[in-house]
Amino acid sequence: MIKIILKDDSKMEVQEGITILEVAQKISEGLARIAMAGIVDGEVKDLRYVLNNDCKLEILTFDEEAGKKAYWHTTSHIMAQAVKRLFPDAKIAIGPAIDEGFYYDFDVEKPFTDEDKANIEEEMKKIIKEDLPIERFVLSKKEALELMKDEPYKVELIEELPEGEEISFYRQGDFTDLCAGPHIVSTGKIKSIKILSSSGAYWKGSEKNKMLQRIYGISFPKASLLQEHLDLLEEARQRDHRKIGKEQELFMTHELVGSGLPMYLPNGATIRRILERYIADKETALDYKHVYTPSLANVDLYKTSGHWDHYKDDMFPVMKMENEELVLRPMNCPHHMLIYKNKLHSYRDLPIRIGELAHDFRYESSGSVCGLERVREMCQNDAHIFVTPEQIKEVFEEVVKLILSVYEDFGFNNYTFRLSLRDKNDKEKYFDNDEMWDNAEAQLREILTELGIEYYEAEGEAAFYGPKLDVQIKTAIGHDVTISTCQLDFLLPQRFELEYIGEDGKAHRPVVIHRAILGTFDRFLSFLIEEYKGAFPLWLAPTQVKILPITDNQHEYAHKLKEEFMKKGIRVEVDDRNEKTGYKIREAQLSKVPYMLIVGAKEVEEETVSVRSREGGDEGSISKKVFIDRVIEEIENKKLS
RNA sequence: GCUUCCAUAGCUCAGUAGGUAGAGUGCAGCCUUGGUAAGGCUGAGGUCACGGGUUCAAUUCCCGUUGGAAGCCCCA
Repeated sequence: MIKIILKDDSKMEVQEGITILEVAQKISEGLARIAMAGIVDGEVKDLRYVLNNDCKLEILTFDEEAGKKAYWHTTSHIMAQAVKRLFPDAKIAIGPAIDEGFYYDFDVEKPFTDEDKANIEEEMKKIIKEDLPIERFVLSKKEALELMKDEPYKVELIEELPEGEEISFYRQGDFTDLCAGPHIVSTGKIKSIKILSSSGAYWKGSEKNKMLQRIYGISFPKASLLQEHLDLLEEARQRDHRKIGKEQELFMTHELVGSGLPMYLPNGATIRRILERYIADKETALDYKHVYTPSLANVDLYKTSGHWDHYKDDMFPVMKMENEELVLRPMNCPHHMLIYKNKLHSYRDLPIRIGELAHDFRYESSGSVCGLERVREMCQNDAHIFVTPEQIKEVFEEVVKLILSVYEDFGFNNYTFRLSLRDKNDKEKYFDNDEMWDNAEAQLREILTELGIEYYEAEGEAAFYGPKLDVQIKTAIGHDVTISTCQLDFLLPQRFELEYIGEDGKAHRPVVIHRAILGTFDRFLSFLIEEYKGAFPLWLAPTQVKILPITDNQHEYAHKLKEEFMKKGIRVEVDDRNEKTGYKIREAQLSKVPYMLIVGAKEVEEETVSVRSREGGDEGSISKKVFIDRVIEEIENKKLS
């Protein structure tokens, strides 16, 4: 027998195994704030979670977003309840469900220790065992303020709510929380919980506010699901680019060089060079013209561009020289504006595509630098495209297609398009000209719709000069970061008084499209490492072929092969150490070399190689020519493994 | 930058309740010449991140600096 709690807090009972339609009927009659159900073969097996506040029928499983959120949100209340029991002086702030789990923020005297967290987890388990029913009730604003008078953060939240509306609360035993819901029926429905971590977090996400203590946790209806989740987290840690970067000698850092300043080792540098050539060639084929511009610039350049006002906190401090002030550039847009301005352009010349692999410097806060993902000196795959207003659409489309074709070459699937818009209320951060912004944003939406690209919108993520289309990915450790970006800019052409001569013989102002396909080579490599888990496809692998002679007698042959391969542009190494073949194979396999060539007396005799591939294992002996042709063909086609 | 935590051999980590340290792996030498995921022996390697303080004595306790981790803030 399963109880369903109705909106008036009465309960109805249904038999396990009734059909969805029957449940729907009962619910619609009773206007329940229902329900989450386990459904097997069309029959309701377990109505586990009360969900909906506004009387709509929804039958969900834990796999569905809303069900998870309700489950985790309820667990966050249990955590708050546990904290209040153990730390009666703690003030509670907010405790939402997030993409993976939940957190709750507390204002406490001292940050939580590991021991505290263990105790909280134990107390949570007790609360679950108590199987407290969760009840919803509503109050007027006045009553709500009275009820929460000892919780200053709740008072602040209640005061922000509109006058005259009912304010909902949820109560479970000795704990009541201001909450819009939804929640599940009782604490006993939570099965497996785990406190994951804790850290400081600013109240309302503003560094101007007090730092509270946030505890993250997660819960599942089955212990095996929790274990699966923890295994996934562990798997993600295994492909962290910082870990693989060290193991495969891709890059290193040194405290004498400084934080956020990685050094590329030969293996990482090889991959980076391939990426540079790859994208530059692709751009050249689209009529991009590449330039070199200096990393140091007079600070007046950025005052002219407007960057100085919006960006100076993120720049390294000014270097005062004899009678000029120099800065390390945080971006190279202004340089490209000046290159455009170097001569007079006709509308016939447009679009003009100026590209550069440009080193830029940003003073990232010490807490946010991360391997190759966030660095203080980066190399951008940057370009600025100067277009007439009429060309915006076609050029934007060209850029989006380039992005998609590049992603196809790399075999990427897990990315999303984000339309990054300004925060209309933030006149500080964004260039203040509503008409320009509205126009640019409308144009971008139109283009995206026309291209049939799925995207989501994010306010407050634009550049100071205009809206952008960003490609977002999730890193191994869950950071949401931008890889590619394409931005529409009406401001810099104005700042630099850019012009072209139109068909009418008069001067017109071009529009600038900023774009970075690989974003920065640094972040892109960090993404590649995690995407491939260190097993780079052949065309990117630092060592493509490793030759493993079985005994000393094959060293000469092995080295001759190496030379031959090198002449063909294949990246090859010989492992001529005094070790057994099995040992060498194991090591080469663990270092993710795409091809191993085992050569013994037989191969020397027959001028063949015994091929072992990373994915396929032992493939037997073939002539060296056949192997070389195959490798070259796979490199040229950028074969993905 | 903020909150918390961390720093021991090239790497991954033990350890010292305050008396200057160990394993595995890697590296070097020797034996072994072995056919598709770890052969054996021997050896070298550490100012226990750096700078102060407390102490008879600090790698260990305290403070600071640098670097690192998680999250917050911020961003390619």
